[in-house]
Amino acid sequence: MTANDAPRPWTMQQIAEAAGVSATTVSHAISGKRPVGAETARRIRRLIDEHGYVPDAAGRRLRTGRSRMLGLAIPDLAAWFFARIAKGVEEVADARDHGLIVCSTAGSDPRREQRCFELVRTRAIDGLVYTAGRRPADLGGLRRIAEVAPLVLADEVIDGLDGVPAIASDNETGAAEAARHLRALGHERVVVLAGVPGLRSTIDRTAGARAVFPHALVLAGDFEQESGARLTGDLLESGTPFTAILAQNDLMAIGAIRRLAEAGLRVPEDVSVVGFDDIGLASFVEPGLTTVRQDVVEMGRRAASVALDAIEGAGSAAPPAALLPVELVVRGSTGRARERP
Amino acid sequence: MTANDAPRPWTMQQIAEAAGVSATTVSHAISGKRPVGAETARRIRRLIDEHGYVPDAAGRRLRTGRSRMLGLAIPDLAAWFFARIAKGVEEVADARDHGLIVCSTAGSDPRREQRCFELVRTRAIDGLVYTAGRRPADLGGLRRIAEVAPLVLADEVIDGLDGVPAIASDNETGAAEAARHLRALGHERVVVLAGVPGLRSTIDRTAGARAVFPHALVLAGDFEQESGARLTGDLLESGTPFTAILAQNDLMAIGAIRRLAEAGLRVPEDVSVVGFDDIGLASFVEPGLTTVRQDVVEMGRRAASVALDAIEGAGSAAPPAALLPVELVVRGSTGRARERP
DNA sequence: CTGTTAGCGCTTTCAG
DNA sequence: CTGAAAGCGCTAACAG
Repeated sequence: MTANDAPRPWTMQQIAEAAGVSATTVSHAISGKRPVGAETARRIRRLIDEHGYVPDAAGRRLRTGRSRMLGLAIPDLAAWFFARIAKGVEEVADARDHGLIVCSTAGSDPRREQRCFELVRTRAIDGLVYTAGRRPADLGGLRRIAEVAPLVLADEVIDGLDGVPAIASDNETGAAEAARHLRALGHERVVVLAGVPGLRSTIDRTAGARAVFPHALVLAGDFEQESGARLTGDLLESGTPFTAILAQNDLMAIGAIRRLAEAGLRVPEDVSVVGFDDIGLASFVEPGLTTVRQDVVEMGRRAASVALDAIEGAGSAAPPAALLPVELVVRGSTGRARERP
Repeated sequence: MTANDAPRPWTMQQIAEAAGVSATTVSHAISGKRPVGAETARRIRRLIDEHGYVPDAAGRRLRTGRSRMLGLAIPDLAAWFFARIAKGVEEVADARDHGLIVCSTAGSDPRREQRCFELVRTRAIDGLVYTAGRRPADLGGLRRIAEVAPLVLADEVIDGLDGVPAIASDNETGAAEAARHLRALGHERVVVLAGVPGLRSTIDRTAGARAVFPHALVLAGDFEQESGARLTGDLLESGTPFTAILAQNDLMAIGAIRRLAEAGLRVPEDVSVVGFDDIGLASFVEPGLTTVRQDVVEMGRRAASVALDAIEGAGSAAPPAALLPVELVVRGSTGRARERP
């Protein structure tokens, strides 16, 4: 199938001629925006079905100014977390009759971020759901986008973007709940394995932990399994006493558990470990990972919903960007603290 | 951010006026398709940068007939396997300066499939990468799409689509290799947990297994963990003797292992289990899952590559849709067969 | 209930 | 090296 042998699809004009009416009438027969004679409508309908005619998207967009496409900027389509956001966004976009254009901001190349922004400026998309994986490289660019088209942040709230709606989980409460769970088990010496520095999720989860353990040691990681392992290794070498680890996501928690096992420490008998997210893996590792579950797909859905509301002009009043509730899921990786750390 | 307060972006005409030239010249200054005076070009360039001007996608598409968008039809964005295909496709599309429009065919609703096809007919996309999750609901529709735009199948080969390139793993060889591995361990009574009936991957993996164990019992599943567990349960209840399970993907293998454990059977001492895919989970379960690894991201890359070649008209000679090699990864879930089954 | 006209923003002849 | 003009396919005013 080479590109040039493609027969051109029928145009609205051609349908109109075949039906013996003007393109205007065909247009209205399709949109229903003004009455069309029953018999005429029938004739048009028949021709449309027969040829599988669908109005050309570019022509439509040029005229109406709307592409009926929603954009999604996301760090990594293959990551458990981001893939679920994408799923939620796709679901709602489709339900509300919009297509989804996905743009990856993978890695640290700022040019990829620019490509996402370009989708707005070329008017390929009517709005953008933006999920940050690191601190946004180009805050000014993001701000300019928000002036031109509906922008919604998903998962990560970004400071300095006033009036930009953000959909996120209640990270602080979740982390605090996890911390209280540990305290109830008698833990005093808790170490926090934090996520990417500067991200609001990291900041909020740290705040939640600190609300319960004000003097907890906080080590900066990056939400990857490897960093959980590395930080735990450092911790063990340092000789710092601790009985529990509060990891800011499940991958880091799993990395920590692996490193602890290598050091001959048992979970939860010697050290309790808590994660965050409740990824599929969490219930598969041995022991099952106690974690804070967030509804990631729902986050995607909400974000898309807010974006589409704005696109459709419904949102004069900015929606109350409420935080999504999270839920502590207790499994086997947490237990009573040892008496003597 | 309501939709109506958006200031319209500059048009090429406006850039032209500001530069004191015609739109034609601006167009050529951007595309480089004909020489532009050095000084003029500089002036234009400056204005473009200053305003962050990017040519409107719909205007361009209407004129050139190309949207510079690639479509991807996929069953579930959040599934490990499909998410990786999406990642590969996105990577290549981006590298070759195309956007990616994702369209989910989730569930069995045939209308969603139609929406994917519509992307072609509205000319929103220049080509489509299609990944089937079940037997395609509308083969005729797919065939018609192939006549109109470059179509490439990824992962699942579909019969009856002559001349449509397909990128897939070498399922038969992989399954045969897994089977030989079991035979080398002394297994004779092997049960195959097959995937979705009718899919070529299922058929080919079954053929690979049968090449080594011609009389193996084959039970039809659906590639989901639950079906692996259910089929294994049935198997145990039936009293059929067996020493090894050849699951056609890792999720089913994991379901099987769980069910075996519930029945008090040890893996691999009592029963050996092999999967297919090498999903992340495979190395996390206990024992580690012996499986056939496929390079799913690469599959996505290749599919996108072939589609873009066709779009750009390079592909007069259809590419040799070679099968991607797979690799047996031996972990702890396989061992020597018990003497007396 | 229907048609005519104009023009969205761009690229591409064709003409200098 | 540059411009004028045409037109891609559609919809929305403005007539009837």
